[in-house]
Amino acid sequence: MERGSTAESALEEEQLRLADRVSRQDDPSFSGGPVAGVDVVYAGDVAAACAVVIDTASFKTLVTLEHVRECHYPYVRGYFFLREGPVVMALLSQLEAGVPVLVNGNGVLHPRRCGLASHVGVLTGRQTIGVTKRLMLGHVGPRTGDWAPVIDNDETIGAALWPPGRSRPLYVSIGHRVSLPTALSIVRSATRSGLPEPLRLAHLRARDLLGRTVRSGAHRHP
DNA sequence: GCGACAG
DNA sequence: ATCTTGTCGC
Repeated sequence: MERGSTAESALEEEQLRLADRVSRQDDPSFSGGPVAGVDVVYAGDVAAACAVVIDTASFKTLVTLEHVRECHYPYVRGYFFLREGPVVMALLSQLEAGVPVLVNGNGVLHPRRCGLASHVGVLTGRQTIGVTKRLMLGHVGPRTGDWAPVIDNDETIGAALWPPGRSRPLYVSIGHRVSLPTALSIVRSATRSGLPEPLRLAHLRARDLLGRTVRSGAHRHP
């Protein structure tokens, strides 16, 4: 996509429309239980994705879902949905309803308040939370305990969260149908050390899936 | 022009 | 994200 192209502005308008539909309130409230995470890894044009659901009481894996497809969009900052959206949507269509989903990417912590997590949240109607390792936008406000607000233009668009066993913070934001305080407690409840367990496991499983797929040649077109 | 700010 | 060996630290 070229900067200033009509395709880009059309997508920006779409993002603004979707941002209007994002719910930043708890619906329903979180009281423990299962939490899902999705991650995608690539080898050229092949995208391998995995979703893992864990029980936050026992940290045991309840469900693992896999999906492989080709991806022809490059990663463009601010338009992550174009690259990773379709494969994430395919995974979520197989996932049971009612489970909050952690997404590797931002929610409303985005120039148009519509990062990948919010985008797929609105399109699927699911509760989603954005989690990243690097800050895309805004500045980190004063820290209280294990977290600090991320602020852009006087608006709190997310939070920096320092989980146990990790020196650098994670950046958590509302995806859809969740408040920021609840998003933080969901991430905390799914994290033992470092990354949230559903995302860590989804990454491992996706890497494994990609290896199996490339070795078998199953992704090639006859 | 330079630097940076998801994966 | 991905390309890549050994290495420092909790």
